[in-house]
Amino acid sequence: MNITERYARETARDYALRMLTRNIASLALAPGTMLSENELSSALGLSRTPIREALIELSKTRIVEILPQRGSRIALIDCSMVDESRFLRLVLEKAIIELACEMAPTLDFSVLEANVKLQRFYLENQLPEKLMELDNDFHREFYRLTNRLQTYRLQESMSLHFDRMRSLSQATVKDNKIVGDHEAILRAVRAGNKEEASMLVAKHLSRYTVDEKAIRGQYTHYFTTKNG
Amino acid sequence: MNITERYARETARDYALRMLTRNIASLALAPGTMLSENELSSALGLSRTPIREALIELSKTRIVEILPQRGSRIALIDCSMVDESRFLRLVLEKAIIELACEMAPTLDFSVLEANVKLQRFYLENQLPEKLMELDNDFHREFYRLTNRLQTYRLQESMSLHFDRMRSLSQATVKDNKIVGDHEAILRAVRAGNKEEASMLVAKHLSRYTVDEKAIRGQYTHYFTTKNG
DNA sequence: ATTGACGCACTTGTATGTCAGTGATACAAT
DNA sequence: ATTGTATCACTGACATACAAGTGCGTCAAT
Repeated sequence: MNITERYARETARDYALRMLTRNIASLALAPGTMLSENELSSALGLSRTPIREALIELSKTRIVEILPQRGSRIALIDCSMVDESRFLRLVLEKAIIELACEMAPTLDFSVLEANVKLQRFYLENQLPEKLMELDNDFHREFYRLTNRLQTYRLQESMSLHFDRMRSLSQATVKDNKIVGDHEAILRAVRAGNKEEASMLVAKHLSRYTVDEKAIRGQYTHYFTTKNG
Repeated sequence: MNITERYARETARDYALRMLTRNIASLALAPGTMLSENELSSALGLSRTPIREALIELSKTRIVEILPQRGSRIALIDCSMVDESRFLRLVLEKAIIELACEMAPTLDFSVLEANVKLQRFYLENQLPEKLMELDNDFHREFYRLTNRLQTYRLQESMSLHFDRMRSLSQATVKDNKIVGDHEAILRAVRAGNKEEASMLVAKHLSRYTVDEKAIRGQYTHYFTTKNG
């Protein structure tokens, strides 16, 4: 498990959650790994209380399983959960984009304009980690503009399921297409063109698709056997 | 605050959550009410730990505000949150129904068939609380059939915001129309008629609309002043 | 070799203790 | 009257202590 420093004024719970989330997404905590509140406590230098609260939160989205009196573990990858997180993202993102189209005349797109300009810059200057951050910011900004940040958080809470698949696939998305997508989406929304924007979002998100079958064949032990 | 018995084998945390949720929805815990882990502990006969965990969960959806070192309180009604919970439900329910239409040939509708029959029965025999339960079951069943139960839980977690508005409006929905809606929706889904089903769902959910302006005027002190 | 009782080491669930931050209040200084 | 300040009661954040359930290994009985 990969542990970094706690931020200033970060609560113990947030810190625990941040560490767990990162390590689950990167697979440093592999699917199926047994955890224990005690182990994690000493590993992170906290007491059981904030660890426990973080685990409870992660168990809400079924990325962690808490087995009473037996232990906790990183859930095996459940393809139906991966599907569901992708479904949730696609459905919500389309709805938000369409809403943004309707509200376009009243919205301030300056943050988004600046964002895509920076994306273009970091694309040309090859800073993929910065680019990924801007990618996330870009999408979240639409939720913010349409006053649907809570919806964003719910969607985000399920994203770990898909993130793990991405980590396994070592997918190197064609970043140049990503930035182009973003620019096109922003243009369509500004123009209030619902159908176009919605279609572009669907196309954009489809770029993140991974070859589930292949991955599943290669990492059988990371997957649940129940359902597909 | 209205307190009932703890179920057998119900964990302290689930019990606390159940009591809090019910009392928030019914407004027995009015918007703006200050809580404290200590008070709730003695009121429910539990220690602070499970209370705290329940409050943390409720704070995730912003129905409870935890103010560090100051106290917790039932959030005032925030119209933007009410909007968002309604938005979330409409968007997701439409997507689920459309998905169900696509999957219709492979689905087993027997549970839904039995459900609507019972609804008709309880409608004629005037048992509104039974009817409400069946109403919830009806909608959840579509999530279950399409393998999207996690999505249902996320949507449900936001529903308290809208539930409080309904409690304030003392809305007596025309139950006969509700049951008719359900029957029509089920028919459309079985026929795989996406557009029809989607439209019916939208119409159905619109029946639960409340007169926000009027309620807000009558219960000013229950509402936040920030944004509308 | 098989089976079943039992203890032990470990887990999470719950209870309680400790601490630092907050804001209301009383009161002194002006 | 106003303002600065010290105090104090209370809070949630976090740490620790205790309880109770689980399952595995041991080992005796057969």
